[in-house]
Amino acid sequence: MTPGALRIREAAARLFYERGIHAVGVDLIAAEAGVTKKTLYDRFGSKDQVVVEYLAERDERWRDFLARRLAEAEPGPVHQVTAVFDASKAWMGESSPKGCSMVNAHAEISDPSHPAHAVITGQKAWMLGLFTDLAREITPTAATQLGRSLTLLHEGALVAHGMKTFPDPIGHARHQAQLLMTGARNTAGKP
Amino acid sequence: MTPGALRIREAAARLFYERGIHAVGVDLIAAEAGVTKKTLYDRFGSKDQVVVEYLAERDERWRDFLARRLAEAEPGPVHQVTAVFDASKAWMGESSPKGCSMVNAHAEISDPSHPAHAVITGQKAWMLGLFTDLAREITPTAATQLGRSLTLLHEGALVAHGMKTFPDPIGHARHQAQLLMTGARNTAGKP
DNA sequence: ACCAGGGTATACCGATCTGTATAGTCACTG
DNA sequence: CAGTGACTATACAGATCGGTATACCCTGGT
Repeated sequence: MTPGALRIREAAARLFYERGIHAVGVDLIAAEAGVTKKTLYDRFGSKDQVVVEYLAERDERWRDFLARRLAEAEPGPVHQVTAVFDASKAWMGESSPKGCSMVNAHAEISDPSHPAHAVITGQKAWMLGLFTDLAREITPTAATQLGRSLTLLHEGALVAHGMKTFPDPIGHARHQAQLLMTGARNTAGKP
Repeated sequence: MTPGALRIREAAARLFYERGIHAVGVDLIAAEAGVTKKTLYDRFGSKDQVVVEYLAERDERWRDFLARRLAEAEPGPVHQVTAVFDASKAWMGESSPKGCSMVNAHAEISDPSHPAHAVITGQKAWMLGLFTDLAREITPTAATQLGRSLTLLHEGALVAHGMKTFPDPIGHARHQAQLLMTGARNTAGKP
C-alpha cells in the first residue's frame, strides 16, 4: 500500500466515522488526504472499495488491540471476559465517541451483497464466537446462552456509549457481565 | 396534516428506513408518494423537517404500541418488563428487519444540534426511564443499576436483531431479563 | 359567485455527486 | 539513460442533490 493510499484510507476513516459514509464525497477525502482524485481511483477503483478497506482495517486494528489486551490480562475465562469490556472501554474512550463503526456503517449499507456487509457481520460473528468460547470454559452446558447474553450486553453498551444514554455504559456492562458469569459458574456446579 | 403530507411521511419513512436517510433524495420521496416536490416543500419546508417528522411519528407510534401492550399484559413489574421485550419482538418482527430506526438515524446525523437528535436521544432516555421505573418496584435500592442493565440488554437485542448476529436475540434478552429480575428480587429481600 | 387551499406539471437553479480523461512531474531502478 | 510507478493538476462528463419559480387545476365553504 503506497503512502498516498494510506493517507486516503486514514482520511476516509476519520471522515466516514465522524460524518457518515454517504455524507462524505470522494473529493473531500482526496483533499483531506492531500491527494488528487485520480490517485484515489488509481489505488481503490471506487468509493465502495474505500469503504470496504476502511472497515476491514478498523476490524483488523480492533482485533489486534483486543488480542494484545487479552494477552496482558490475567488468564481464566472470567478475567478474559472482563478484559474484553475493559478493552472496549479503552478503545471507545480514546477516539470513538459515536459508537461502533460497524453498527453505524450497517445503518447506511442496505444492500446485503455489498462487500462491506461481510466485514460488518463478520466482526459481529467473531465477537459472538469469542464470548461463546470463553463462556464454554465457565459453563460448558450453557455456553451458547452465556455467550449470547455477554454479546447482547456488550453490543448494548457500545450503542449506549455512542448515544450517551447514561454515564459509562461499558463499565456498567462489565460489572453486569461479572455477575452473570459468577451466577453461571455457581449454577453450573450444581447437579 | 393533509392527505398529501401523510403520503409523503409514509413514503419517506419506508425509504429512509430501508435505504438510509442520506441515500434517499426528495425527488424519490415525492415520486413514491405520488406528489410533486412543490407539495413536499409547501408542507415540510425542508428535507430535514421530513426527517424529524419521520422519526417523531415513529417514536409516537412505538410508545402507543408499547402502552397498549403493557396495558394488556399482566400487572406487576416483572411481567411488565417481559411485556416490553415481547412488544419489541412483535414490533421488530413485523416490519423492522434492519434494527432500531433511532440507532440507524443516529449513525447518519453527526450534528448534535440537528432537531432530529433530540427525538432520538429522547426516545432512548424515555426507555431508560421506563425500565428504571419498573426496576424500582422490584428493587428500590438498586433500581438504577437494574434499569440500566435492562436497557443494555434491550438495546443490544435490537442491534443483534438488525444484524442477524444470532437467531431471536430479543427472545433471548427477554429470558435473560427475567433471570436478572428474579435475581435482583432475591438479593433485595436479603439483609 | 368568489376565492383560498391543496394540489399538479414542468422547468429551472447552483452545487455536489461518482467517475474519467489528458498531460505532465518526480524519483527510483535496471 | 530509458523506463516505470506514484503522483499532481486540471478539466470534464452525466447524473443527482436540495430547493425555488411559474402557471394552472380543482374542490369546498361562505
